[in-house]
Amino acid sequence: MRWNKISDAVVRRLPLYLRVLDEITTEDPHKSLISSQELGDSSGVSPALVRKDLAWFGEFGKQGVGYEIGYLQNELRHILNLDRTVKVGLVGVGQLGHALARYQLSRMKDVHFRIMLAALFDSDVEKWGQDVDGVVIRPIAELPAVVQSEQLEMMIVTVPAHAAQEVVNLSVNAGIKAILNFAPTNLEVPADVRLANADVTLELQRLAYYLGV
Amino acid sequence: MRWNKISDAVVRRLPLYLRVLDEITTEDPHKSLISSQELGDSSGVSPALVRKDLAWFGEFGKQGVGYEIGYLQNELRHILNLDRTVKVGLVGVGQLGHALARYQLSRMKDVHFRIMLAALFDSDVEKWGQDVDGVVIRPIAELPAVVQSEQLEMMIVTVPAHAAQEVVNLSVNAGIKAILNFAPTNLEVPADVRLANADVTLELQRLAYYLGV
DNA sequence: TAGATTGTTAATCGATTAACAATC
DNA sequence: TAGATTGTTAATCGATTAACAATC
Repeated sequence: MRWNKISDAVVRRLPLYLRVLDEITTEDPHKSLISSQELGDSSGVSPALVRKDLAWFGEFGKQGVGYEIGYLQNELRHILNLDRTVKVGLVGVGQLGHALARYQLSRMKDVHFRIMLAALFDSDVEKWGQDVDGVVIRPIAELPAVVQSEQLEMMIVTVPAHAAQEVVNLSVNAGIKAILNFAPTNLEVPADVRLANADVTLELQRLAYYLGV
Repeated sequence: MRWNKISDAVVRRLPLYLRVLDEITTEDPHKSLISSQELGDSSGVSPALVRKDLAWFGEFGKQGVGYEIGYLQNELRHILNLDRTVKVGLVGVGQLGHALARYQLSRMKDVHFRIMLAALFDSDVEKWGQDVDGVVIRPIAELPAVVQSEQLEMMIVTVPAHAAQEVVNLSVNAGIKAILNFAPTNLEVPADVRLANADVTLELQRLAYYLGV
């Protein structure tokens, strides 16, 4: 890590800021400055927190003026490693995995989106060799070799719950350092691997709490 | 809300606990007791926090003994409103929406899963009347009427970013109190409506932060 | 009874907000 | 210069952990 001990809460907001800046450069290319107030309003964060978040990484603004949009954009992309192509794999090309794969691949038309889905894996013999928008589906046994040869850095896991830990172990041993998990199960990873859970069922269940009786 | 001021952080962990209990009753039906230690280990939460979370809602355990699994399961289901059927709609039956719809519908075979996808909406004339595993796709214009007639309580939003706020407004005006949003945009909702964001792109971007240079 | 484990209080830790001097 | 807005420190708020009396 290039900056020490930045909290997860801070990192989670950076892509939000970047998205707002990207929207502005598209919709209003003439606009060159933005205040923490405006950036906060557009991303749902308080102005004070916007300034504090950005200040962890440097002095990007000018007092009395605000932040230069293009400059801040570049800085945020650099901080998030999005100023280079990041290659990601996906394991489990079922209903959900297939849709996520196509969704990711469709987003790559976007100039700003530098996360590239470069490999698909599945355990089903029938699927091996099949093609999803130009990316071929391979056996899970090939995962370690492909992580190396394709230089994959992240893995999306959309296998059934009972298979997820095994797939994660395989990925971690192959050198993967960031995993996005959609399987409805609690996974163990070493401390140096980042795991993000995106279990839709869990989200719906917690939302149900807020419904009336 | 039936309990006052329970924090979001607490609510977020309850479905985790419930999932662990459901797994245990399936895999080892003879087991009848569980300690906060064990429940914590299985859900990735410290034992002290497990006890504190549960204590907000009542005294569910016995000192020196632990928690009775079946009883705790029932209590958690009740707290989460999962002891009744909760009906949910989905707007935007594109690639991702279609997959999520089928995924949700497939999960309803599960006895414990009481969240029922009961309506689909799309703006595309071509899709109206089409059927996804038994649920028909309707025009978005019909959303308010269907929310009433079908008693929908939650809405899953999988429309493009530029259409999301409008769909959310329509849903909120129709009485929806909980929204799961997959569109990559910041949405405004009234204070009494719960909004959960599940933007895959944002998750991948924040994970990219943790990759080396 | 002795051992185990809860429910709860106090201590700690961390994140957000408020406030303002610096300065463009 | 006067007004605006940053970067930063101090104050506040909230969540987690530690510790232990209560008690099964």
